[in-house]
Amino acid sequence: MALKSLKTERRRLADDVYQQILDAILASDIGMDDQLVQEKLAAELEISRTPVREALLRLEQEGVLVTSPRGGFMLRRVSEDEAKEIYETRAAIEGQAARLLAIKNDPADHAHIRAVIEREENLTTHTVQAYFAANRAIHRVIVERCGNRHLLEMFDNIWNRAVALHLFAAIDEIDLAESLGAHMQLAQAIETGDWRIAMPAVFDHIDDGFTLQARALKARHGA
Amino acid sequence: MALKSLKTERRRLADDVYQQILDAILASDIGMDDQLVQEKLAAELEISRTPVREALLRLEQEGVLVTSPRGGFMLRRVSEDEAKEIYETRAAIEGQAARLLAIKNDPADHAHIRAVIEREENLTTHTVQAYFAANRAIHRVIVERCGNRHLLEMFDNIWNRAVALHLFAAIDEIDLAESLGAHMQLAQAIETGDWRIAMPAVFDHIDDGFTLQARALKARHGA
DNA sequence: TGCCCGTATACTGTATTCAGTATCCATCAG
DNA sequence: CTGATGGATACTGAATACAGTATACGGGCA
Repeated sequence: MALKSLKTERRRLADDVYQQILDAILASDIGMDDQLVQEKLAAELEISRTPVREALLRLEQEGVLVTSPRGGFMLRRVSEDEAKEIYETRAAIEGQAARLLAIKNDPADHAHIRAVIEREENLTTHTVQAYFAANRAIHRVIVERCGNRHLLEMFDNIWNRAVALHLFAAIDEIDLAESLGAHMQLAQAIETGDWRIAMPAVFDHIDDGFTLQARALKARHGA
Repeated sequence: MALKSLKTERRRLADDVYQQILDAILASDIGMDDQLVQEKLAAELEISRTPVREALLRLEQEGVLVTSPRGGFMLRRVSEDEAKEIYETRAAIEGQAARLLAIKNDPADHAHIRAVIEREENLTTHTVQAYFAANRAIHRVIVERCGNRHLLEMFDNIWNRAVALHLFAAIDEIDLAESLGAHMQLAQAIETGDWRIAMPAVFDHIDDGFTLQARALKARHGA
């Protein structure tokens, strides 16, 4: 007996729809003014409305979409205040992850994180999306490595909101490149093994990110 | 024209079901070994299966329920490791809330929080459930007052998981009473206006809570 | 011309129906 | 007596059908 268990873990169509919508938002296939109608999406995907509805509801529950007054769902617009809140929440999650990592102080973690940073910092394509993916990967690996699944779930949750809000789309490419290089300092802070150093390092880093963000939002608003 | 807008914000049956199930779990009407079957619940509530399904799916997505191998949903069982993870996640959220409050340093917040602590610490009924409600109320007001809605959502999310896992049911009543009195120190730490004091205070407090929890889990496991 | 009202339309929420799949049990062969 | 096998059962996921409600538009009246 050497057969692979191909347990097809209970496919649920709604999950695919969920992911596709999220991807479409990230790729800007779904813009700020588009309204998502259950019937239309169902037709497009050639499935029934039920799983589409489930996915939309979930995205609404997660704060990505809102119900439009004239029917359908739309991307939720975000004020600068709310952007700040999202960054604060990220700081909560990622700061704690850094703290836990510092306390664990496991060289294997350090090496892994460094490796990911080095890999992701070498972008081949210099688009905003590429930057975003790299940045996310780096931040995610920190939370992943701290070994707390609940924390990781929260991380994905809050980042999905940020993505959907197109929070990053407005930032200038030059700022991005500059910002991407700052991650190794984070790794160093974690490697001190002192959470009183690691945690504030994350706070500061995310704060810098927010400053960029706020500037971008203002610029766009001014335009 | 002075008519109150009684806009009945789009009732959704699934939301009611969601809340009812959660309440039933908290009240131990739904126990560890019960399996929740869509059809049965729908019959009980005298509605169709669709909204029931939606509620169950949402509870699964939030980590409260799992699909049972022999069909239906069940409460998710939690290992001690996972209990630790939940407490760590709480620390992330509530620690950040305390930090933000310390930085804001608004006397109105301080007064409000003190008031809630004083009110909730005076339990009239000394059941485990009463303790739980009071404890939750106190912790929640801290997050509420920091003014970050996303953080508050995360708070509710993680506490719902804990509730559903009956994480608190096992703790001894005596420990609870002792633990409940410790909250005013938290308020004091926040009122220093120094987040380097407020945040660790929360960490320690939650750590103490986990110690109680771990002891209770062990005792139960031993029994 | 501007406002109000009725009707049409569009979209959602809920119910019902259909189909597939995994588990459990009873029966039969070794 | 044990283990496999076939079928019944139970439950879910998806599709379809139904009904209600809010918005938008166009016509009538001041």
